[in-house]
Amino acid sequence: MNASKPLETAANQPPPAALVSPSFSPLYQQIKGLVLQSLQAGEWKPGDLIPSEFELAARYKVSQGTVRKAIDELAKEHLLVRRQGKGTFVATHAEQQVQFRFLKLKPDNPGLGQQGPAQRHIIDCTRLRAPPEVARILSLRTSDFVFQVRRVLSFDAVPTIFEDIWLPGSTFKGLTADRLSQDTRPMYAMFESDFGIRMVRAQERIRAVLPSDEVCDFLKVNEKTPLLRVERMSFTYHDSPMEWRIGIYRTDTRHYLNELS
Amino acid sequence: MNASKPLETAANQPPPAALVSPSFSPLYQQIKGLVLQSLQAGEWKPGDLIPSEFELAARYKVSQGTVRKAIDELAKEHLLVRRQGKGTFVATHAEQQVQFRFLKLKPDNPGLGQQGPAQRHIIDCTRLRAPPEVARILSLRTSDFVFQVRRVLSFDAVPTIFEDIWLPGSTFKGLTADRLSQDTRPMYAMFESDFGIRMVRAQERIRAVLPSDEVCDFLKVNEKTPLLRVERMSFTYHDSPMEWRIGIYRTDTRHYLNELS
DNA sequence: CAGTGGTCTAGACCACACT
DNA sequence: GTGTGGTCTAGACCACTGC
Repeated sequence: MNASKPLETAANQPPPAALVSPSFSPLYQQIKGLVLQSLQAGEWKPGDLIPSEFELAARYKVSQGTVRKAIDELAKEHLLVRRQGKGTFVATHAEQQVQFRFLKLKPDNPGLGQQGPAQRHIIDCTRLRAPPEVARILSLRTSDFVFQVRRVLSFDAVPTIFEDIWLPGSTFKGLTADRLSQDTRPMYAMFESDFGIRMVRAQERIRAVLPSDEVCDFLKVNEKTPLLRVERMSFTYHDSPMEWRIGIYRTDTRHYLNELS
Repeated sequence: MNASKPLETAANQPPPAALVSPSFSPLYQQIKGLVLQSLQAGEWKPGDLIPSEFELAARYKVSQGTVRKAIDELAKEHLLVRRQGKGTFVATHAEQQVQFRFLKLKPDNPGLGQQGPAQRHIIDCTRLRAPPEVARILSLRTSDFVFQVRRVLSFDAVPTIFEDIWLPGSTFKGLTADRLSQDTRPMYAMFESDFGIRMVRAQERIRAVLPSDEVCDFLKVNEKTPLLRVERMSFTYHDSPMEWRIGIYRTDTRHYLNELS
């Protein structure tokens, strides 16, 4: 069986006509797409148990092995989490295990100051029309509203990270400084439960900079202290840009750790 | 069949006795280990075609699917490269495609200054006894010799990266500044062909720093220019540390790019 | 055309978690 | 024990490469 087989799904989706010869899409990729659709549509929410491999195989009229390969890929992309004996779950940023998946700043000496939860201080949360640069980056119009959140993260009471975060106003309706301050969970965990937005992938561009006066103040450093400027684009399902974030990191007792393979 | 089945290999390796119950190693992991051994032993060298999946299945007395899964993992770790219709090859740093796999500094504007081959200038290449820190990091004794290579990389004639590289003397016997200068290939490609060392994995720790006088001179920047300090540990097969490298990067027209997933 | 990797299936059995 | 994911097998067929 190949791509020319009409995939009779629960939703009875006709296959794209152009799949026959020039572009060829393996069955498991098509299954992967369907599972992704269900994830995006919220049929299964972060933390949920999804149907077993055999159930999905029956639903999509393919063998269990094919479903397995689709789920394998989604698990490697951290969209799903497999647990032997229990089932397969929708990944979430709320788990202790993956709490800081996107935060690569690690203590130089892991023995002492723990990677424990940082203290968070929200500076402000403003709703405004998207500045041109923000609009371009988030694929919005300049007439659209956005939220700008600024905050400081401290480790062991040392202010270490200043962040300037931009979010689309339409999907984060109702976001306020109060809500951000009072919620004790990681920010991305709140995004999942309160706004149905799950950050799936991100890209960081890093440079060395000197601090602005404002940053000097927030991080308690002088204007000659070199700092890391980490610009992060975060994406949700289907590579939709959902967040733009500028982080300014102190690196005197911590460093940005990256694994190359 | 499980881990208790003695794996009768070409080399007739007895299985570790402790594999029976407490630790359980799937067959394909054992196959992966055997293939890795062959890679490390140099039975197949970088660029070589390795035996087909069916041949390996016959050699190791397992099914093709099991070999396939082992090779799948090695391919995902970039140790092997699969080419449909041709076969599976030992990965190499000499290919155009993966030339700069470990260099994450990208131009801000990819349209103009190409990611083309950087101009390289070797400052010096010295053989000396390992300083304590270097010895510790490379798992050597302070009585062991090491090579220290210093060089500058320029893009479009702009000096951009200063590197201070430390290598174990015993495995890089005969390394000289001349050889490094005259070889036009990437450094890691030369390591493969001339010293049989393939860098497989690396880890980078990044901070922001101000330049030393020496670096000011090499990179033509003033002492107030913030720079990226990228400390890289490179490993060969079986996670043996093989290189310690301090890179100082200018980030005024380029940035360090990192994908998070 | 033959040979290689890539996909898909069906069925068996193992390891793990829960009840 | 039952149900889940995890491993392994054997065989079929497809897609790509090069002779």
